[in-house]
Amino acid sequence: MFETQGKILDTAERLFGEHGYAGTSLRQIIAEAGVNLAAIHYHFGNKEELLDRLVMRKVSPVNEERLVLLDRLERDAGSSPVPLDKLLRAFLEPPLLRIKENPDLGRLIGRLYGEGLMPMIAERHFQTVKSRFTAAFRRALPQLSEREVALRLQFMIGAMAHTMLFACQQFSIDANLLIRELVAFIVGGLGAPAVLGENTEEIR
Amino acid sequence: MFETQGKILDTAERLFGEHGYAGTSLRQIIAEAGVNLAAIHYHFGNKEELLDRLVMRKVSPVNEERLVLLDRLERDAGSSPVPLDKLLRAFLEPPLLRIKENPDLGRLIGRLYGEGLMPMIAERHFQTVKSRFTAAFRRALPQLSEREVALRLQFMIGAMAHTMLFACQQFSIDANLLIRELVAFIVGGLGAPAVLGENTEEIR
DNA sequence: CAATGATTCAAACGTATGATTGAATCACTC
DNA sequence: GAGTGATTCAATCATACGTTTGAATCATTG
Repeated sequence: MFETQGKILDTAERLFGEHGYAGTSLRQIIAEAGVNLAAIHYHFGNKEELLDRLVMRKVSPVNEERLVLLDRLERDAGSSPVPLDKLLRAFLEPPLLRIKENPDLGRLIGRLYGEGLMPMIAERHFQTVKSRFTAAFRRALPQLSEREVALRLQFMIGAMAHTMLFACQQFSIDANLLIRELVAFIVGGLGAPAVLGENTEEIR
Repeated sequence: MFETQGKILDTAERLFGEHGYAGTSLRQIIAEAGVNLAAIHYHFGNKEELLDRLVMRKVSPVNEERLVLLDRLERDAGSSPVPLDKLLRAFLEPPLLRIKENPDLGRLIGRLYGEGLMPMIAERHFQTVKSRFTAAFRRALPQLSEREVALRLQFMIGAMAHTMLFACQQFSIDANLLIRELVAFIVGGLGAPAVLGENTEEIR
């Protein structure tokens, strides 16, 4: 019943990941999916909505799992902040463990960041994850100013996105080891001593 | 004399940065540059060579400066490894300080990573920078295995590329502060304790 | 000023793009 | 098994793409 939709979504996910959103034509998708061109517009409306459905289908479960893990961590931690490394695992494991079995997803997410489409998507679907984790990271990093936390979280996103795009294909490494390595790197980075003084934040 | 070439290069640099390589058409470029469509093919041959000339023009000086700085650091260090933070500044400052005055360049480089075009370009033009800095990083991080250094350098590239794409526009922050912050983050990340044992490198 | 080579121009090339149409086919209910 | 709504199909839409062409224009030299 959903076979056509599924074939389109699977193929588009792979091709968007391989060649980017702008670099993939609907005709490439229908050719490899073995469906008719009109099927895309019948089921999804247009190319942009196809991307949106694609992301929703794969990223929503990731974010839901992140929030479940965060809930549990915050419950266990009580009134004290959640430890940084646990916070990071809750954020990184849901996507990275999936990529182990589905590298297409990683390439897709990495590409979306690279094509600048992620902020648009994140604003639509990631609001809760973003605010909850930002708050948790701020609590876990009390020595850093709000701006400094925000900056370093951007660095973290960059390392993560780039890893999703390249690292899995370049390195023949187990996903669990990759996660441990990435967590170690980011814990080291986020936990580095503060650089910006409170008053240098708004220097320009 | 080179006015047309220059206008094309400047406009293409900006548009490639804003919408990506695949997302930018030659007609957009000539419209905003105010030149004729054929001028692109007359001066550059085709779209791909235009990109190549673009990158060469802006990234070559960056890499030359990186190598000069590395030469100086290695000379000063004598037989001991160059300290990690100095190494990082030599790698990060040449591009990031330029971006302060030319944000287009940052977006372009960030996009090229995101579109997966950077490996192709790097293979053509970055060979020396890559091997020299990789060797220097390995000396500066003797506690890490070769594979672990390579992995963490990928994380570093990700943080840097993502910063070039987004951070400069999202944060109204001075470039020098941004560099200090990014260096602190990456020093912390690269210098984190080893995670992979020597024998777990080839686990699969 | 004539001539020559470099550059620019409008126009068109063939192909590809995202989107739309209406008929054909399918799955299912009454 | 006729009727009905959901789905698929081939065909086509208008537009945009990268590229090519040959004439027009410019700048420079003899």
